Amino acid sequence: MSALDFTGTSASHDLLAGLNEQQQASVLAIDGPILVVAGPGSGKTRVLTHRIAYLMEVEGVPGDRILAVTFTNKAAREMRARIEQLRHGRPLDGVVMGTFHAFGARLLRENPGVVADRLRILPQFTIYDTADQAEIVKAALTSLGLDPKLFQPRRILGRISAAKSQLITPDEARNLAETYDEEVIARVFKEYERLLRRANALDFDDLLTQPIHLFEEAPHLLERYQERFQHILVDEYQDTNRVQYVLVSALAERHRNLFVVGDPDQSIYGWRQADIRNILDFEKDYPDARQIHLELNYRSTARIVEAADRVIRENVARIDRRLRTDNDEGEPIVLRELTDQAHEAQFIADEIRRMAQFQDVAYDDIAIMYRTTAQSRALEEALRFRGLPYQVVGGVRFYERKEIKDVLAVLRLLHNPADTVALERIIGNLPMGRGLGPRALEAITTWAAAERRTMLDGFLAVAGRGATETAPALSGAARSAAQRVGATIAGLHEMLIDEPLTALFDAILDRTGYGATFDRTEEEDLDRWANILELRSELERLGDDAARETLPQYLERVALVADVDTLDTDERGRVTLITLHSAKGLEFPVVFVAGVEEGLLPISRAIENEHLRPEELEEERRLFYVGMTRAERLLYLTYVSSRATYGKVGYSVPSRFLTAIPNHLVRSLGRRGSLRTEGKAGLRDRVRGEPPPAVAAPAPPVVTYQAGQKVFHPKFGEGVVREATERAGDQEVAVEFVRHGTKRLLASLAAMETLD
DNA sequence: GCGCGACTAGGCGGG
DNA sequence: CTAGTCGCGC
Repeated sequence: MSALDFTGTSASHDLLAGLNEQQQASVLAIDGPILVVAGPGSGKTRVLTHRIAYLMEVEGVPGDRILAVTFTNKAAREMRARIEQLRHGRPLDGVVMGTFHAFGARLLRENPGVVADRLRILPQFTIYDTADQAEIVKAALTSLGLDPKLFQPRRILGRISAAKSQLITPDEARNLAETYDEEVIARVFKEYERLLRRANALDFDDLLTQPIHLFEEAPHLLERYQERFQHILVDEYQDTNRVQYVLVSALAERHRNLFVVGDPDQSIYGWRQADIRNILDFEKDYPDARQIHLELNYRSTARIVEAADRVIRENVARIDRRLRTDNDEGEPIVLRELTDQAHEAQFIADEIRRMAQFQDVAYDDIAIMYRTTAQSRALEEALRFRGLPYQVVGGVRFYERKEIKDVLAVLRLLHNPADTVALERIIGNLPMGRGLGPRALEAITTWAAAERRTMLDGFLAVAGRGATETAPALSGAARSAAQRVGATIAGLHEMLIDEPLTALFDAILDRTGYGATFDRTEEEDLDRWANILELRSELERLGDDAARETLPQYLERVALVADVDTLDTDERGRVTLITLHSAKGLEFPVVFVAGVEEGLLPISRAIENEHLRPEELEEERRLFYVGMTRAERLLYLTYVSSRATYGKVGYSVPSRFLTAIPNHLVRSLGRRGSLRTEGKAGLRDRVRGEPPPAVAAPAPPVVTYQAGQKVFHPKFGEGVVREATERAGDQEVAVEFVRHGTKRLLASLAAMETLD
C-alpha cells in the first residue's frame, strides 16, 4: 500500500469517525441527487461539514467546484470555520458558501457585461430593502393615480414579492388576475418594476430571479457554472422557495450532484413563499434521488424530545416520523403561568439569575425566545433592572435605524447616481435638502424624464456641475437649495477617487449639515449619535483604501446582513433574546419560550384564518416546535393571563399547542411560585380562572361526555361525540363537527355545551 | 415649504 | 403603544 493510499484512508476515517450510520451514508453518498431529511439536533451541520471536507480530502474535489448554500451568512461563516478545523486548519479556498441572496448578487456582479447588455442592470446596482421597496410601491401608486390608502403599499409589496418568487412576470400577473384588486396589483407590479430598473436597483427577489434571467439570456454562462459546480449542497432546504429551487436545479443539471438537507417540520417561512413542495416533491423531480433520514437527536434531553415530538405530531399535513433520542431523561419541562408580561419577564430574569448564581450556568448558555419582536421590550427591561447582560437579535435592525439610513443614503447615492429612493431620502431628511418640497422634486422628476437623465443629474445641472445643456425649471429658494445639493454631492463624489471611506463619511456629516442636527445634550440624540459613531468605526475597519474600492462591497454587505448574522456567539456571558424565526438552526443549553398563548403562538392571524387556511396554524406549530427543539437541557414555557397590546389589556389563554405535551414531562409552577406537580389539570384550572377576578364567573360544572352525545362548540358549532377517553383526570373527546370535521379536544378546555 | 399637535391604524416573522 | 399621516398656522 502506497503512502498516498494510506493518507487517503486515514483522512476518510478521520472524517467518518463519530458519525452514525445514516450520517456516514450522507457523507459517502457522492454521486447523484440526495435528500437528507434531518430532524432537529440530528447532526445536519456535521453531515454538511464532513461531507464537504470529505469531498475535498478524499475525493479530491477542488474547492472551487463546490457550492454550498446556507440560510444565513452566519451559518456560512461557522460552516467554513468547522470545515477548516476538519482539514486541520487548511483554508477552504474557492468553495462558494453563502446565502442564496449573496450568491445571486455574486452571479450578477461576476458578469457585469452581460448583465448590463441583456438585463439592463448596471454593475453598481443598489439592493433595496423592504422600506426602499415600499417607497417604490408608493411612487408606482402615485404614478398610476391610485390611492395608497385603498392599496396599502406593504400589502401590495407582499403580493408583488409573492409573484416574483414564483417567477411570475407583471404581464402574466395581469392575465392571471381574477379580481379588480389583483388587476390593480398587476398594474402596480409593472410600474414597480419599471421604477426599480430606472433606479438601477434590485430587490431581494431580483437577486434570485435576475440570475435566472441572466442564464436564459446567456446560456453559455449557465453552462459554464453548470460545469463548474460539480457538487451543490443546500441547507435548510425546507425553507427554499420556487425561484431558489429553479436556480439550484438549473445549476445542478450537468453533474446532478445535488445534496439537499431539510426538515419539513421546521418549515417556518411559508409567508416568504417557502415552498414545502420543494422537499416533498424532491423525489418526483429526481427519480433517482436517494433519501436518508436522520432521526436520532443528539441535542436535547429525552423529555424535551418527546414533548416536541408530541407537539409536532398534531400537524395533519405531515409525513409521519418520530424524533428519537438516546439521551437521558433530563429535567422536566417547566410550564409557568404569570399574571402579565412584566411578571413573565421578572420570572424569567429571576430564574436566570438563580441559575447563574447557584447552578453555575453561563449567561451565554441561555436564550429567551418569542414570537414577536415587541415582546423583547419587557424582557430587556427585567434583565437590565437586575443587571443581567444580554444581547437582542433582531428588533429594529441597526441598518434600518433612521439616522443610519440617512447617512447610508448619501453613500448609496454616490455609488449609484440613479438611486432615487436614496436621493429623496436625502432631500427629505438632511438639512441640505431644506427648501425642497414635493413641487421642486416634481419639477426635477419631469426634467429627468424629458432628458432621460437621473434626478441627480437635475441637481447637478442646476448647480452648473452637470453635463446637460438644460436644467430643471426652479426658482427662488428651491433653486438655491437645489444648487446647494448638486454642488455638495458633486464635491463628495470627487472624494470617492482617493479618499478613504472615513474621510468621506466625515465630509458627509459636515457638508450636508446632518452632523450639526444632533443635540449632544438630549439623551435620544446622544443615542442616535452613538449609532453614527458605530457606523463610522465600522467604516474605519475597512481600511484606508479609496472609497471607490471599499464602498461597493460595504454597501452590498450591509444590504444582505440578516438579524442572526449580528448574533455574537463568541461574546461570552450574555443572555440571547431572539425571535423564534431567527432561532432556527441555533441551540442553547437553556431555552425560555415566552408568550406561549393563543393569539401570540399561534399568532392571532393564524387563528382567524384557522378554517380557511389551516396551514397557517400548522406553521405556527412548527415554529413552536423549532423553539422547543433549540433547548439542550432545560426548557421553560411561559404564558400570561393578561397581556397588554397597544396599551390595551386583554385576557389571554394558554396556547393550544401546550395541550399536546403529556403531564409526566412537565412541572408546572403555580402563580406564587409554589411548586406543584401538575400537568394539564393545573393548566386547566388556570385557564378556567382566566376572566378578571372582579367579574369572575362561577366555574362551569365539569361535564363528562359520552359517545353519541350532541354538543355545541363556540367555534366549531354543532357536532357529535364519537369517542370519549379518560386522560389524567380529564376527558379527551373526539367530536365530529357538522362543518369542521372531526377534532380531538380536551373536555375541560373545550367550552362545549351538551345539546341533548 | 416647515413644524407642530392631533389623529388613527396597524395587530407577525426577515434575506 | 407608536409610527406615520393630516391639517393647520407661520
